[in-house]
Amino acid sequence: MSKYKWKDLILLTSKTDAYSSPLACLAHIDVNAFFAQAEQIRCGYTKDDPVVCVQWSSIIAVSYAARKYNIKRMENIMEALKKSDNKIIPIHTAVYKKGEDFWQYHDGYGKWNKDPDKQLSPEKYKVSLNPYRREGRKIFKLMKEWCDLVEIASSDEGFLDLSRLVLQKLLFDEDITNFNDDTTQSRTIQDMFVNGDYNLEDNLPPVPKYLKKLKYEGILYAGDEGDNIEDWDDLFLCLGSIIMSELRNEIETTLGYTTSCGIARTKTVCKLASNFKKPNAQIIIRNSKLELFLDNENYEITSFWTLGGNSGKDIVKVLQLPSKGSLKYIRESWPTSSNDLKTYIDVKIKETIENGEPTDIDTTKTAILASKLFDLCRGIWLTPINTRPLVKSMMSNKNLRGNSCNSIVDCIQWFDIFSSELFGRVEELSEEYNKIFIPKTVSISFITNKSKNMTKSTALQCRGTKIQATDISIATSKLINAVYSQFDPNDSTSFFPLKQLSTSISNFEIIDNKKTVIDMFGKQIQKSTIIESSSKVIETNSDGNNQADENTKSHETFECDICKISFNERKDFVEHKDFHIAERLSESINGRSEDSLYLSVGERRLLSSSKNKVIKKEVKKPKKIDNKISGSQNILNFFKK
DNA sequence: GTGGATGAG
DNA sequence: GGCTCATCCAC
Repeated sequence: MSKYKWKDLILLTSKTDAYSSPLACLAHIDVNAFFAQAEQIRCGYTKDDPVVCVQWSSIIAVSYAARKYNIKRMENIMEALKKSDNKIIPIHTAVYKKGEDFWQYHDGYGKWNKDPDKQLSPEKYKVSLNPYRREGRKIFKLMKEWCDLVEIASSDEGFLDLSRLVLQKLLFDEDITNFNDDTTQSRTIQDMFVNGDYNLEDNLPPVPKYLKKLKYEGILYAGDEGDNIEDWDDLFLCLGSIIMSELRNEIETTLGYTTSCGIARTKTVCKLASNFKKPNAQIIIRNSKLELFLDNENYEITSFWTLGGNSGKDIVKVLQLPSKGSLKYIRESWPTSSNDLKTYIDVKIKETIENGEPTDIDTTKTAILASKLFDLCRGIWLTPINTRPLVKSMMSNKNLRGNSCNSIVDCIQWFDIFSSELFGRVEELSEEYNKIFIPKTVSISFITNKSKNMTKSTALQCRGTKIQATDISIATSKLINAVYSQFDPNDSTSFFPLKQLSTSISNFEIIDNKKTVIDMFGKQIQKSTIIESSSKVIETNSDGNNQADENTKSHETFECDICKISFNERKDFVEHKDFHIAERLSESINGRSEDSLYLSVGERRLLSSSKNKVIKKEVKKPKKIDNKISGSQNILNFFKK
């Protein structure tokens, strides 16, 4: 007879509570050296090519092939190249260029490029992690197709609750049910479950012999020669390992990523386990081997999630835990319940405070802490798997160096980048949740030359039914201008150059379902959901305007979405953008004019004295490609006017 | 309401 | 050690 009961098994069917069943089967999956793998795949290298992902002059991710040269995260790329005899392959992250509002890869560019124009200085660029978020989403999409409960822990790690999957596999998978060659087993657990022929408090039948022959996929921690499936918890972990092996295999074959995975009853153990062997491995920790795993692999209380920092150190210090073997120590010192541990904690906190030493432990929550420590060191601390909470805020930030932000125009150029990044991420969210996200608040924060931290926020009014990049951009430009105008004009160095600048949006209004909104507002919304981000590289399509392109290969042009003018050369396009910046700057200082290009239809109507004028502006047609704004129309000239 | 601390990668 | 990002809470 099993030591588990039917209620433990039935609990697995609950998405919200399965984690608390002793039969739960969870997994943590982690993409190996994610950023490096993403670049390796994007650039068409193999897993054996020693790719590293670089940000400015630091290596931020090291592929496993590159680790053979003893390269570590955070190393300087120039030193690493030297150390590896130029064997490693550096690839810089995508970047936004100051003054542009789209990110791009500049492959081959970086600190190591001999051409000074191709070194990607932090003064002119901002790193974009966008490509990694996009890749991460693809991976999670696959996981979610398999598993009904996935917690996205970061852009490359997630927790999965496999409980329903393993139960389903046990009950309905023909590979498993047909595996039964044991005719002496008259009533299978499958029959009993389907017929509801059980009492919740009854113990489960023993695991039938044929199921005990199943093989785990991956590394079974402390696996025996013989009996590795003793009870139902083992069987479920075994089925979970088969599922994860298939899922990871699909991730690798369809997307190219190798992953590491930990399979166990609780999230904390899964997390430790996925880190156990890298790359490209999975490990299963049976409930009967939990303490062995925690002790033999020299984990400490500070190894657990959220206890890796000061709070963990604080606990070790106050409770006077040994620096080695803290888990075993706690387990053996308080073998039966957490009550005595709570009493001990209370005493120790009191002593510590009396000695005049500070502690951050909350004295009102020592019972919870005691129970958490008691369970953690046994590998049975239960935490639910939550789908990711809806975002509360989003920030785009830049640490500025030197004179890279020395004027309001500079600010606006960085703000354009922030806005476009945030806008893109709101769109991604929208896609991920199939909801509409409307930030109601926008705030800027910055550090002045005199190291003064400042923030200013305002309500974000968006024009139209959906947030646009220009909404954020204009609002932030106004904010910085408002603050700047209050500064002492006689002391120009107190403000510029700024040391840091960021935009953040928050206070999201979330509209549940796109369909509902379409119903509410009619077709207009549908249109607005496919409007593309402010201006970006477009492929010319062969419509009437571009007949010349029909014969040749379609080629890149740059279109300004504000006035619909296209450019063949990036240089001209950038110059044209400068013109808009100056124009917007002027507007934020002097107020908008009725013929401003940055107005919505409604605003224009409000400001306009004659309706005809409005219509005239509205129908302004895109001009032909060779109709460029003349090069003289740059910022300086604008101010001369 | 938020600056600063915190934790993670 | 650099840099990025979200959350939380004492002030």
